[in-house]
Amino acid sequence: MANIIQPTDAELKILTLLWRHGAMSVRQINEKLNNEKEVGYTTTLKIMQIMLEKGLLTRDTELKSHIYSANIQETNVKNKMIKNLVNQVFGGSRSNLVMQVLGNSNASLEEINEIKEYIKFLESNNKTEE
Amino acid sequence: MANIIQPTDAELKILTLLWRHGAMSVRQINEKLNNEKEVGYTTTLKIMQIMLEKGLLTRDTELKSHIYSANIQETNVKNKMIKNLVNQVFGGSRSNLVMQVLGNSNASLEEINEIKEYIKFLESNNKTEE
DNA sequence: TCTTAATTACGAAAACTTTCGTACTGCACC
DNA sequence: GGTGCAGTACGAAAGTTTTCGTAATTAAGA
Repeated sequence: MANIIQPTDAELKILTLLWRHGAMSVRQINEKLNNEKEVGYTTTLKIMQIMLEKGLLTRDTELKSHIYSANIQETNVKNKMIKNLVNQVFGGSRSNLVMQVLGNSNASLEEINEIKEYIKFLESNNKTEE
Repeated sequence: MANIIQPTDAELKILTLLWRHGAMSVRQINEKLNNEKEVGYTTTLKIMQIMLEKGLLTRDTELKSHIYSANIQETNVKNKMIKNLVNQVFGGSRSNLVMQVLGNSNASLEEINEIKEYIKFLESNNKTEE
């Protein structure tokens, strides 16, 4: 299994857009980024070129305007980030993280119910697999 | 409520040691850091001086060797980090984060049970409060 | 008091990320 | 073919964090 690189903040924003909306040109990415905060076009271009070098993106250079795609799985990156957080401040315990999340900032009933449902689902799956 | 600063990686490691073991000198912190990865003594000192400036630490200068303490609550920092992660990659949904945590890397039965217990506890508390 | 050892203070280099200016390229249109 | 426009390539500046060298300070012991 390839070692997942932890993307930088700027990289993560770009990856998120590509995961959500699919392949895009630098221009398109830049426009979406600018909805949140103004960023120069060449800044976005540069970051994406670096990401290409690192293997985080691939691109199609058929057209004049190159089309970039994420080359790293959303799930893998998220898991890596969770793992880092858990190791950094929850002593490696995932349930500690979960309890901290649920414990404060008044988790809503809806959220709790959603999680309960999900646990039920997990449990029914486990039974059949083991 | 004061705005919690997101500590840098190096700062977080130091805070974690202080939370876990209580007040310590730079020398002691540095030794513990070196269990993981070699870091120069003055590097640790410098980081801790910066943290003092930022208000992340306090110190007692009675003795020649100053004794530092965390000046920021563990819970607050953790919550801030969770909030950042949720906003960055889980579209602001805490339950998405939780489900991702539970969903992979084979959450153990123990972990799941622990979380179920905790949810029960939360629910019994909510009922009395609302 | 002098020397030594441990510590603190501080500036600056190194490393990493983000930002942007400028030059270059290719293409469409006149 | 020349001009303008949109895009890419690339180096370097700016910003941030981490690292460390060196000087100043303090305390203890000879």
